[in-house]
Amino acid sequence: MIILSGWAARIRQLKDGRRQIMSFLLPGDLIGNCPHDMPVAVSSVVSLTPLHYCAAPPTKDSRALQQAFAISSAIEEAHLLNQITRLGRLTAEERIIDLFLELYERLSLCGLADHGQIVFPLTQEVLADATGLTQVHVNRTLQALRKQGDITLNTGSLTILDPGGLAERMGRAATSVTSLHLPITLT
Amino acid sequence: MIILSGWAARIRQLKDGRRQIMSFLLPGDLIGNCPHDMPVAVSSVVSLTPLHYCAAPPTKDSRALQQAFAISSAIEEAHLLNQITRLGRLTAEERIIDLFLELYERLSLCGLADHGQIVFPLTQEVLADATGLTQVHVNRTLQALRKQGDITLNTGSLTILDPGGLAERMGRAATSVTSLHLPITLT
DNA sequence: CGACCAGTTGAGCTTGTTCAAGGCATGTGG
DNA sequence: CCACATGCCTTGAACAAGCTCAACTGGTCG
Repeated sequence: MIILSGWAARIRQLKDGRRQIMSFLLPGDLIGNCPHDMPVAVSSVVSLTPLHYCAAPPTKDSRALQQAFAISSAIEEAHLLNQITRLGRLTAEERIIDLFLELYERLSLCGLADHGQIVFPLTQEVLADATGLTQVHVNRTLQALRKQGDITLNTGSLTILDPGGLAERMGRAATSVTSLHLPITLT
Repeated sequence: MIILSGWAARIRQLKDGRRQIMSFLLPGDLIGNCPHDMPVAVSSVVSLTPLHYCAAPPTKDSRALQQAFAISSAIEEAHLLNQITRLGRLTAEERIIDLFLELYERLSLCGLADHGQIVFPLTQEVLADATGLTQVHVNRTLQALRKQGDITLNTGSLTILDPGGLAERMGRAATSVTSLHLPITLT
């Protein structure tokens, strides 16, 4: 499957109700790409907005397509690694900025960003599940970011006022990865 | 490459010196498995003990081997997802227990565990980099676990006193994944 | 012996949590 | 049109988990 529009998330839910979002799935992302015969459900996918998707082309047809899938899953793994360092070693403020920058960069690659601005359908609770924080603390951290003039965020729209400067300030490492262009064109 | 003996870790280092361990590499694990043409360094690998490894057999030879590699990287991804929920939603004590259980289960599959006991070459500092805690807090948490009678840990050897019970107590989810046997035999 | 490395301990502090309440917008049924 | 529910955001105050800094212990190895 390939997502044409809308946002989804890979999520895991603990028995006592705690939830953790592994990664976000944005337009252009592949979902359920499973190159072996023993599928095991290790996380579930939930949609965060109305979603449009279609079946991905069969992989065996062309070598180029296989490459594309392989690269796609490498990028996905890079996102997981980013998420791990976010959760393990960044402060609340850094986690949120870093996540925002990642989402912004990913959407930019699909032409879905405009001067630091993107559509942003996430609630603070979802943000909390992604960053390993509580909803209350996400709220307070967002307020701080607004006060510092780093972002503008109101219903449905996020603006990162100086993406380059922020990325610089954070010493954001993995930017290079996102410059890999997927040779897949959305229809 | 495939690891024959010894431990290694996938690690990322931030500019200001903070470090985060993504995952541990144990005997039987593949390393640098990269099925596409555009390798990008997104984490580095460091050895934690003296290491023995050899070249993995070329993948194109057999369909079964391709399967094996695919399954191996699926398991690796499952480990990353485990790490994400550990860092995002578990407390210090839970993070350490959960990690210990994962290591124990993985070593068990290679026949490297014995009645809840495994060799354990990690320093508390490495443990801190893996769990997103400080070395000092890891120390205190380990003491608590010892006091509660959950583990025995002294130089080079970890014993989990009741692995089943602990796993139960933690509502450990992803156990099923580790029951996938890699059809690779170590030489 | 001295240096070094890993582990241990204490005291004070910061970050983020918990619990609980209230605000504001939207939608819905009477 | 009003009453009421619901979802999301906001706020406050008390609290706890984990951090920082700094010092000390004990083992190992040259």
